[in-house]
Amino acid sequence: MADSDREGFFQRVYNMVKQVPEGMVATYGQIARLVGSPHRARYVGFALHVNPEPGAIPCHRIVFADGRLADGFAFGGPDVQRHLLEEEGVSFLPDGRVDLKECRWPAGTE
DNA sequence: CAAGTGACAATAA
DNA sequence: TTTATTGCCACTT
Repeated sequence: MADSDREGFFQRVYNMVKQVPEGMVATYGQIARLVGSPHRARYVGFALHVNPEPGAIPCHRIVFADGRLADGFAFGGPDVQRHLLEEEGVSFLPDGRVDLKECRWPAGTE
């Protein structure tokens, strides 16, 4: 496994996203920060865009820093993504945003 | 080798 | 408050 993270920044992002439990969401910036650099947020999303392991990589659990869903992609529409998150138990605000204050995965200590 | 690109984030107006 | 612009850094061509 140590060899796996040598594949690149992408593999590292995938590894993080896979660790996100159901019913929780992580932000691009948060993932970027966890992998070691807070400024690679753009590339975090790009990693999911490649999505080499569909099903194993819950892209729908990754949202904007505001809790907003991806506006231009969202594998079918933010509408679908919201549905998937609700299915997992993620809370949503009336604004259409994820309840980051409750469902944010890197909950403080991590 | 150099330039371009990209599911964002933060700051300015 | 929302919209526009800039910066960021790995990866592609």
